[in-house]
Amino acid sequence: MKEKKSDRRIGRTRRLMHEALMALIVEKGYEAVTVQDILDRADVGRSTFYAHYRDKDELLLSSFEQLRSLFEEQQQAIFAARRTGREPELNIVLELFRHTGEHHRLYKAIAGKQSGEMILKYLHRYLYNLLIGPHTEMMKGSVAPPVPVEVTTHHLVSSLLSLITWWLDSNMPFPPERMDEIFRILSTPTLEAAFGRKMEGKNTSEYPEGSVMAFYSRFIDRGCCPGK
Amino acid sequence: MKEKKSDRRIGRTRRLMHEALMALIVEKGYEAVTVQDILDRADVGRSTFYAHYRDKDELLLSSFEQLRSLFEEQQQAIFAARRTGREPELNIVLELFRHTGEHHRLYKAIAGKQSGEMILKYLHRYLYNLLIGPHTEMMKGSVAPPVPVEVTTHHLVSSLLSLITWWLDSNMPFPPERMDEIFRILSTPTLEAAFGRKMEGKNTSEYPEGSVMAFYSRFIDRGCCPGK
DNA sequence: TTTTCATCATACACCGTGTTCGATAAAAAA
DNA sequence: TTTTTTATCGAACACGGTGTATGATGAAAA
Repeated sequence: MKEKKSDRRIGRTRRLMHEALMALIVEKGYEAVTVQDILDRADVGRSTFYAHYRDKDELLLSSFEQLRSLFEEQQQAIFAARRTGREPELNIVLELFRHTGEHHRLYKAIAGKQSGEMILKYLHRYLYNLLIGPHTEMMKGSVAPPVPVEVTTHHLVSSLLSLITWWLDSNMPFPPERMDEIFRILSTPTLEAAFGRKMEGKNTSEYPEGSVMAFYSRFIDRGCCPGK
Repeated sequence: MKEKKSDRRIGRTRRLMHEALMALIVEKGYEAVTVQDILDRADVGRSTFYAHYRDKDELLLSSFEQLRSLFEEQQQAIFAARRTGREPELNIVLELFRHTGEHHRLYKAIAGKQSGEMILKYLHRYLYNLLIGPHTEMMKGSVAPPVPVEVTTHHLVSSLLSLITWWLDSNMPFPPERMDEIFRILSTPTLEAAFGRKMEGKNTSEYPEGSVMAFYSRFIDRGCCPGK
């Protein structure tokens, strides 16, 4: 564990530039924001900007990375608590909506309609890679799946992202719990159909409201921890 | 009917610029293409370009509009033939995949990963507005739909577009018929769930493979013709 | 043939980008 | 505290793309 306590000015400057970028995205959309705008808004010298980031994209990416690692830390903590005590079952989708809602100002700038497609493509790739493995594993049972795994995974990720962006752009008219429910209503039957109705019935033969999420909860256990 | 036969040079120049743009999108992606690139590739004077289009976006839009009106004409023709003789049932999704496949070079440039998000947003809005009415109509039956109409429609359009772009970006590994089948497998159960399983059973109580499409076929009848 | 007008080349002002460099001052180290 | 380090500043710069204006040219239409 390395504690890197560097110059206070660095954090201050970066914070100013991040805040400026977010405000500007909300105002005029990511594409329309120029580095010059950020400089003026943050009241930072031109050379200072390029001392920290190569360009606009890298600044936005770094904002997103902060959020992502924050989310992963939280999931890590929840998972750890679940190991010891008996916490409620982990619901990754619900947690995602909660996390998005908690930082909705930032996410609205980063992933809303106003933002560029860059982050969304990045997110799509991220989630796709997270899910393609487990999905393939689940496919093992059926010899001739009705729909190829890649298509199903791509479809599922697109659905989730489209729901999240819709939620943000509509100023979150429903609580995260309702969004999680909507996602389940829309996706569970699709998953069952795509996997040839061979969804692993680990404890129940029917598919009660927790079944899909139970799968994703198990996936998080495997996919999240060995990495660290 | 006005036959506007204007200067032959106009069509020639426009065609050159369109071809140049398409080729360049395939090569380096829409965002990276500059007006200067188009000028060089098409071997057209700078002022000539601006005499036809305001900017890069307008050129791309006009390409897309050509394709869209071509598609609508074809649907119009099919519908007319269906009125008189007994043609097979109209399947708008299948037709869409066929049309996309027939002009896959153009669509790959326009709607593939290489392209900007502009056209996709445009398409999304177009399809959403096409579907939101009929969906609302279908909702009439259920007092408390499990999922709001706007969300369902948004979700369905996102699914279709994500399938189409996946198909294009993957170099169309399946024929349109298979893609239509995949779309049906993925979407039919979702629609049934979203509409509270009150899908209009007009002639059958079960929902055979044609049921969703039967609905969209009826929708096309109403939505496409009164406009002209 | 005459007229029309699409095209062309050139020139231009404007703006955003990304880099360089020496001076300044704030923070960290001594 | 003094000294050292270094993040920041501001100005200048070259580069490239944008969109406009203009007069000449020549191809198409009348």
